[in-house]
Amino acid sequence: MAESRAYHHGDLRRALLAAALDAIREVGPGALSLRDLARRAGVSHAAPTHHFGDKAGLLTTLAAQGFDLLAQTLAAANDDLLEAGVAYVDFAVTHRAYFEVMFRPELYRADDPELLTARERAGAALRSGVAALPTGGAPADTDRDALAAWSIAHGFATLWLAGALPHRVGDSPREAARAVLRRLTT
Amino acid sequence: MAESRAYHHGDLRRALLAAALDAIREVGPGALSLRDLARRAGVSHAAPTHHFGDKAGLLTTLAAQGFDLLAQTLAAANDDLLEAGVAYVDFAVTHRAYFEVMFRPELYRADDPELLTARERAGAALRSGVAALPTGGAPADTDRDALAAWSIAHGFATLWLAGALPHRVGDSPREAARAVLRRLTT
DNA sequence: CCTCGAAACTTGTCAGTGGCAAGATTGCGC
DNA sequence: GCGCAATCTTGCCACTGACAAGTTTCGAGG
Repeated sequence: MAESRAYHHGDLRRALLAAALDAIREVGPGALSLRDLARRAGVSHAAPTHHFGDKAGLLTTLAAQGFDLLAQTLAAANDDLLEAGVAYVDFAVTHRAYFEVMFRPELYRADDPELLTARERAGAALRSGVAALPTGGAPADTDRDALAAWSIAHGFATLWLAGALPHRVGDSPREAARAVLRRLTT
Repeated sequence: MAESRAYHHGDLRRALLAAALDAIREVGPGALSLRDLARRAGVSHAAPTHHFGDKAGLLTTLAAQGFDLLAQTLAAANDDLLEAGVAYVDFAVTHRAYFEVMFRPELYRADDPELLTARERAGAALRSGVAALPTGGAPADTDRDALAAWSIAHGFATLWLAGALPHRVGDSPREAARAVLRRLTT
């Protein structure tokens, strides 16, 4: 794996981010420990500081990467609002670690420029899906419709991740989400 | 105020819960510190242990209280799904501290019996609102409709609390929520 | 009214954490 | 091959949650 040489790890920044994703999947973003990440990467406890400043710095990077990844995911479901919603939920489940960080702004620096642009990219991808919706003659309110679509997808994803949904929903987030999202798009 | 006598605070349990709600509003449930609560209540750092065992114990109590409060709130919007949704969002904003704990099961004991019954009470209140919906002749799928309604209300509330919504949504969660929720109920 | 057991609270301690400071090591531009 | 900056380490401090053991108070039963 080309790891573990003394001093100058070589790719510590990336290794720490990967370790962070693992750790977040295991214990959640709130219980993330920088020292644990350092141990996982085989470096001293203060090594992460040099690359990210502090914990919020590391999580800011993860959140920005997450928003970028989400933007790509949404763009792939080009202009099909239902599929975009399904993709949103699928993203939350598949990339749970990213998702859980992204919507916990108290854990990172929400005013970080890179993060803001990534966030805006994701928002634009969402709105473009809504704008393409057939309005059936009635005048559309894209802002409101986008907000409704975002809300229902985000709510479903959040409830799913929190384990708040009853068992009878099934174990396929994509299928369950599709059934629920259809209530909005038709 | 009947506070601050030596030993035998008299109402420490309640005082700690109140302090916890304050603290959560200030720093979030993740950053809650038992020792800080003890300081706020004017007792020693180990006093909370006696009443709640550990931090998860205290948060379990808060979560259960929160679900009870939510159940009452939803029941008050009797069988009007739109109003129930608005009430849900309003609850999240008004009782932010409760709401933020309730949907962070990793912070408390999700298998606590009292909590489970309170949670079920809230779920029943929600479904009753959905069951009362006029179906317009079509056969209803109450489970799916309830899930859709819950998702959109929960998603909007969560996004609002996370500060993820654009400014143009306005500053009244009730009005903004009503506009969005109408997209589902009509 | 008094006693004594249990409940309520305190003091002390330990391991773990984040963050800072100061030092050691290494690679890289010149 | 020299020096300097980037990278990483060691050491430290304050804070936290949890536990153990001791102290004070309450209140039930005599």
